[in-house]
Amino acid sequence: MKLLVVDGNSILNRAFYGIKPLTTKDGMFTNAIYGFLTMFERMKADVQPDAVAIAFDLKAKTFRHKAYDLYKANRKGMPEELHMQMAPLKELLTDLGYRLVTCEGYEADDILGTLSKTCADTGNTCVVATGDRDSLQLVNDRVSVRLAKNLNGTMLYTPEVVQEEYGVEPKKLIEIKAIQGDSSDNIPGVAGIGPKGATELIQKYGDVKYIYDHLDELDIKPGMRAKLEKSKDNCFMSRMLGEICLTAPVDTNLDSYIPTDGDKAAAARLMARLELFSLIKKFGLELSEDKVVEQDEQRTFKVVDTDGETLDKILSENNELYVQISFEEKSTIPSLWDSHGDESPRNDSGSQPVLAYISTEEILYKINSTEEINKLLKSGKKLYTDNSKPIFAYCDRVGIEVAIAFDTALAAYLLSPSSSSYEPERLCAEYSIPVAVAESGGEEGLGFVHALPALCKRLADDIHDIANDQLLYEIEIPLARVLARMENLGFMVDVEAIRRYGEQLSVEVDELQKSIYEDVGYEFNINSPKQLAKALFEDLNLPTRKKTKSGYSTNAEVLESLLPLHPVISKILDYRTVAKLKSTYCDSLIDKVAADGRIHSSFNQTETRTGRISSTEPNLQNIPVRTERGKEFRRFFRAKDGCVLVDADYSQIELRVLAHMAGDQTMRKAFTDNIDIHTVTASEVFGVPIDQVTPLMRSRAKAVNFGIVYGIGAFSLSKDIGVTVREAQKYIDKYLARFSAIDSYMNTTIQQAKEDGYVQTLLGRRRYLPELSASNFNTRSFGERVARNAPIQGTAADIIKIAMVRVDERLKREGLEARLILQVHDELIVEAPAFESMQVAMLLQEEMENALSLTVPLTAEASMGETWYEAKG
DNA sequence: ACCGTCACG
DNA sequence: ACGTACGTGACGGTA
Repeated sequence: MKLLVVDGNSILNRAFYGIKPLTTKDGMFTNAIYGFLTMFERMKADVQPDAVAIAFDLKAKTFRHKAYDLYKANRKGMPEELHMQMAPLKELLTDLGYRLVTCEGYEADDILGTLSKTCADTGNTCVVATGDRDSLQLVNDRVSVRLAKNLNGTMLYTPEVVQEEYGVEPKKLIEIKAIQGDSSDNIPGVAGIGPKGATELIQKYGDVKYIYDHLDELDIKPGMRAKLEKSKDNCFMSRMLGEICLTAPVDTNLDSYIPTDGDKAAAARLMARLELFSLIKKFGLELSEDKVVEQDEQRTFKVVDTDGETLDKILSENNELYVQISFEEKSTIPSLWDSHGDESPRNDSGSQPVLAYISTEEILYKINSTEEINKLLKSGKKLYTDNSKPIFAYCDRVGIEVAIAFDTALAAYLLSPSSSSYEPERLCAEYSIPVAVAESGGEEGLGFVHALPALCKRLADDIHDIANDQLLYEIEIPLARVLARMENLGFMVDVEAIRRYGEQLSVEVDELQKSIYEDVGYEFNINSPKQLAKALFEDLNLPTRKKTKSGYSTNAEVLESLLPLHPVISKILDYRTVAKLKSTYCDSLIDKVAADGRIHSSFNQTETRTGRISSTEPNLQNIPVRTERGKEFRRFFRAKDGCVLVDADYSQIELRVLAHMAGDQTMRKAFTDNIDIHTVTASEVFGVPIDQVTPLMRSRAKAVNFGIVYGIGAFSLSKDIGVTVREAQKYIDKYLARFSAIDSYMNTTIQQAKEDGYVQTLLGRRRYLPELSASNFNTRSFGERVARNAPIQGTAADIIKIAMVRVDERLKREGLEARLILQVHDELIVEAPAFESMQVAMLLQEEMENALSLTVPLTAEASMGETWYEAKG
């Protein structure tokens, strides 16, 4: 029989300190639980044990030695964020069918020792899972140790491995530690002798007792002998403290550790309450619909196929309907441009609705026909749904004016923008919505659809409680419609021109590649950071600059510093640029062109933690612009015949938002007077009049302004502008002195965030920051930077969203054909018939500038052209 | 699935 | 003493 013994406290500690903070919406920390179970599951898979024991310490006990308590007392106590995770973890492990072992007066270590010894004595084998090297002393022919390094890596220690690494057999590690000591455990050892000396002594003489018994006879240098003599008592005490007890009074009947069935449903329920949904999958559990919330009686509902008559009746009796609609997975019309014969990207012809449900108290109505679904959508009834964008998209395509009153995903996103999913399954579990089961059974997942009314009610209440009504009903839900229309419309591209450009780049890549091979002396994969690092730092002997987790960094910053040292460097930099342009912006973009000759990106509204939208498949928000060669791509994005692109972008929206929120007079005046903000900043920071600001001063001030928005640090600023850290710090200090309102605003914001647990935008959009209460310095610092940045970035996001909704409405109201086709965070692009272009440019600028009234003016500039290249400023 | 890299605001 | 600016998405390589 093979027993896996887990050092619960040690693994929990590893998990807690190794994983960034993770909390539920109401602030319960869960990172250690998540990490523990992830590591545990992996170890179990590796070890394949027949039985499992999980050992935990009991609190503050005395044993072994009177001095022991004193030593332990010096250790730092468990932080509250970790402590609060103990009980639920233990409950989970028990529910999963594992046996926990604790022992009055003994530590987890001793339980590991005792159980491993029992295994060895009875001819069984044992694997000890721990994060603590102390347990290595337990290793023998029948006992191995799996040392946890990180989330998914362990190192297996057998007697051979221990011998190899420490130069002694496992048992002797106790002797080494007795001399060497262990400051983290408050084990003194022999003062002045470290790991090297201790190992040498033990290799030579075997153990501590022998050394002291023969101290005078042994061939030991006088200095070391003196140290040994002086610390004799400490050494023997350390010997005792360091030896793991093998006789703790725990149940040594190995059969009793064979896992039981436990209560898997309870485990899944608890995981759901902890919002650890990925674990449910990882452990092969299911959130069965009837057990998401404990109930006294099983509630059920009927599923009824609906004919036209029933639907009419439902429509006539209800003004509000709770609906879920599914659409065809993909359109199967092949793209004109697709040479591989694959299916075309979605959106080109649009998917059809195939199935809809309407949820009422006792009945879930099922609608199978497109005609009936159309009738539902056209009814003008207020629809409450789980995902409005596809509905808006379909209705836009077929010309139905649909009324969406609620979207659970958008509501849940506002309540908790850091979640990874907003599926009804998750939300029901998270918000403790009771879920009934279909009477007929076998209809998986319908319980969550049936629960829509309760879920909507709960989310609406929560949204109201945090005063996010305006955000949800006036911004996000209307925006979903705008985004759906943008997706439907797409952006026209000149696919042949992209292809030609791609061929050009291809030639360039080949030439550079050849030349690099010649310089390096052999062929290798330049795209592989690993192989490139070998070529540069081993074979060409260039100096290394920075390390990454897996080797030496070869990023652009490093390469630029190596430029003067070797001619191949500039070729590699060029290669990188060109290869990137080709793979990301030629090949994949061509792939995404639909049959209508346009690219239909998807705009995700629940992805970012700040409130911005994101764009995928392809991402149209990162089309190159900063270099001329990259900017060329914007020539391929064009308006259709007879149309132009009208492009408008905000000027310095984030700094304007900051000036408003902080109420800084100097900065506000700069914007009111319409003076270049970076010049004003330079003038303040460098203490010179506006007209004496040099370009260098302005560019440095610009970097400082960026830094302020991001949560500045002197180190990064210095790197960015190439001055010493000291100099950079001087700029920051001067900035905060001259713009003192910004200084105090930032401090207040962080203070408030620590009290509330979240920051918010001008419109009340929240971001929760569990990082702020982390004990880890880096994590906490990150939380503080986010606290500075999120309200600014988020408010800017709110503003442009308002503008988008209004622009869309106004285009319609004024009967224009022009349509919004793209948003790039501070920029909007409209495709407009040429004759409408002036009117559209005016309207666009007006709506953007008036989206929100601040104490500083918002300015937007519009320009136009046939291509994106020409239309952008 | 994760990392390193690099494109954008 | 720490490690080093916010927010994204996509690619190619590696495990």
